[in-house]
Amino acid sequence: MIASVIVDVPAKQTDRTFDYLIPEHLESVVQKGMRVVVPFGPRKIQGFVLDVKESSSFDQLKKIEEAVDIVPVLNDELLSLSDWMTKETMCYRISALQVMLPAAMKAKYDKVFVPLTDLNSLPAALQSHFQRENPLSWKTALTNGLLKDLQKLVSDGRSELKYLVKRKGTIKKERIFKLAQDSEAIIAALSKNAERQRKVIESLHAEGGTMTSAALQESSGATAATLKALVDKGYLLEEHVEAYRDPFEHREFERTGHFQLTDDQKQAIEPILETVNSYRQRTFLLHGVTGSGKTEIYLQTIDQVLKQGRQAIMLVPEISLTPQMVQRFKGRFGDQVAVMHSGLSQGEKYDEWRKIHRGEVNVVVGARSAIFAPFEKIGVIIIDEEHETSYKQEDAPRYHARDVAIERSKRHDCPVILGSATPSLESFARAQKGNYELLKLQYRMNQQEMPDVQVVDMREELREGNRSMFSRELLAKIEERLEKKEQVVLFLNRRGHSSFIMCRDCGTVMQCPHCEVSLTYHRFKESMKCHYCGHEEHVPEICPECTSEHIRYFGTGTQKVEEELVKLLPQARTIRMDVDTTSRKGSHEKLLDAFGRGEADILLGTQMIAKGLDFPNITLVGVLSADTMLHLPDFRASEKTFQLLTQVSGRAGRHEKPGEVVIQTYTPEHFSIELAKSQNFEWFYQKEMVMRKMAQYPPFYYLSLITLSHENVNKVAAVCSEIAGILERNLSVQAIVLGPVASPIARIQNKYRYQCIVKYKNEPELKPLLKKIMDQYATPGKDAVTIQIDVQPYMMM
DNA sequence: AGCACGCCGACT
DNA sequence: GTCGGCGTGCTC
Repeated sequence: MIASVIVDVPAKQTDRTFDYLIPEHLESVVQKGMRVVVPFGPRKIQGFVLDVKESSSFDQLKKIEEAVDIVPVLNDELLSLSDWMTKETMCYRISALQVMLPAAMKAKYDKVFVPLTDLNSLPAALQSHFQRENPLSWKTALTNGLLKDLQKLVSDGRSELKYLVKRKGTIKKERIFKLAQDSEAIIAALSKNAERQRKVIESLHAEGGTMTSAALQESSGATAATLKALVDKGYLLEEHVEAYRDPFEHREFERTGHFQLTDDQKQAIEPILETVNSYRQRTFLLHGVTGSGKTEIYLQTIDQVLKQGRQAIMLVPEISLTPQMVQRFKGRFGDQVAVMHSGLSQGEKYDEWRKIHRGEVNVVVGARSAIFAPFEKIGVIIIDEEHETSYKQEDAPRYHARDVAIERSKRHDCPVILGSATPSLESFARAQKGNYELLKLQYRMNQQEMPDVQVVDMREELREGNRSMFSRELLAKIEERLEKKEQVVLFLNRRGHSSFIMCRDCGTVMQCPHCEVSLTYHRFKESMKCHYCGHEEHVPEICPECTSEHIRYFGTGTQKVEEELVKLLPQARTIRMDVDTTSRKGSHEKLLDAFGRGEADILLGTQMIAKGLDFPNITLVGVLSADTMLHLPDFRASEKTFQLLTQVSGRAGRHEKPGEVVIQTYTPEHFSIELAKSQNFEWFYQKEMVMRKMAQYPPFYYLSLITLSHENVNKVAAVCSEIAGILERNLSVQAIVLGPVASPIARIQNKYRYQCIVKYKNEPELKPLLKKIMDQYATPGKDAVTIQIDVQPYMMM
């Protein structure tokens, strides 16, 4: 039998299957969807079996080296989905396959030198190295300058270069102990003063005869030595079993039941349940204001799906995968839920994946990549906060989880629910056209009022001499809450201008020497860092341009706001949440918990606090500068601003106490700020659609972005205009080609970047044309420009 | 992506 | 005459 294998080499020339003989001892093992190790040229690499067949048109087949899996890791549906994704996003097949599995399952490679002769016959230098490390890794050989000598050994047959495929995903093993005999018999046999040992036996007996090593030691107070003594005497049996790393160990989830749905909710859930019950594909857009109870609709839909013996995928944006959200799902569905998000370690993610793969759970709650959960019978796919841009993967394969969800739902005959208080224009337009079915939740639960939103014009503040980043109004309201012992959330949108460093005399902004971006200030090291290439240097004492000593940090980082808060309101207890304070695992949760317990009055943070946060005592939300993202070079700037302001405002007054929101801005007249104030999505939608139509942007036009990069500016520019020419000539007159222009970030890691944007409505020839362009320009060569194509881009930097 | 093969310049 | 630079092409 012969296997068609996609090898682990993301390159144009290897983007096809290679055939391998299945050796006899693996005939009954190897199936499609499994990973195998195959010889490829002189090395050994991992690959995915796409097909098993009788014959091959190639007649010098090599044999599969070994099988990595004993059951397929990708089922037929996921294999065909990877094919779809390869075509849709124009990525390599291997990238599409790889992205479906947790990172821990990606192979690692190593090369080692194995001596084939007596070590004593080797030169002294090599001898000593081999004595320290045998086999000797390529890496140590390289760092110690031994490569030349070793390669000589290889060529005269005294050593061999071996290629290894290593697995990262380790399965956690746990030691368990069992009673080997009846507990009373053992106790009788123990010597009278073996107090510890007797306790061990009693503990085990009380727990039914089997316990993990950790639990046994804890309950009996025994040490590993005691246990070993008992094993040696034959009273205990020691075994190793597979175990899961449990990220929620030691946490109790209170089980909760259904809530009674409001009339509004009942009306919305009915068509969804009808679709679930009739096993049909349909996409719903659930548009519900913040606090209208979308989650309860998700939960009851999932419940119905589980009753049918099917499974559910629920996607939430990375940043809102909060403990509160997990709590709600674990509370309702208990250990039927797997959770997948970036806060987990590689091993933990692997364990969660295995639970799904083995069918031990029926619900997965996770970020973008959870859309590839290896379920067999999906009954519903839910995408919460549908408008979030984190559902689009920014590197290859550049897929959008929403598109993948719809594609999977077609293969499973099940509904997709897209939920949001502020749907993306694309989705809402599709709902208007009838491609999606629009469901509305117009009322907040418990008849809460929408929070009262005030917009403060910061220009006015400045004119009246207030140079602080807090308007007098906001400050007064914060003080009021402090008095009443209520809580405040302050939101700072730092994107756009993070804290850059500038000379106040000549205006020079410190820039990365390799990238066309300004460096950001990191206080703990007194250093400046580049976001894009990682370049780091000390903050200069004097300006490199004019030697002035007046160097200042600009932009309002959360740290700066915190410092000002301390000055203005020394009595307030503040928790700051940003990348600096939440980078450690679990710290996000700890900070939120602390705030929930009322250990602080003010929660100050960036993006990450915009969502999910739901504490009863929050009665004031302040947005310090609403317009920082409004001026980004992005046609979605207004949409993002509106969404963000609406989301943030929704954090206030979700419970009995009424909420208030203060939005500070320098452009109060901008419609996305005005309409966020009244939380009027539909008006915003109408207005923004007019703008998009005029500017010929989505949802009226589709976009494709082609980005080229190379060290030589002239060369990128030339190739880019060549490509623009090809596009112009081959597309219909309705298509619009923008560019070539320099990318908004014109240089990254010393490579200049140019781009072209194609706007189009119906261009069946575009995909094949882009594919051709890819093939032509992705041809490797010393001086080749790098080409990148993003179909339906979200980031155009 | 690696890696081998092969063709030209700078040395023993 | 050989060593080694990197451009070219192949990997079942």
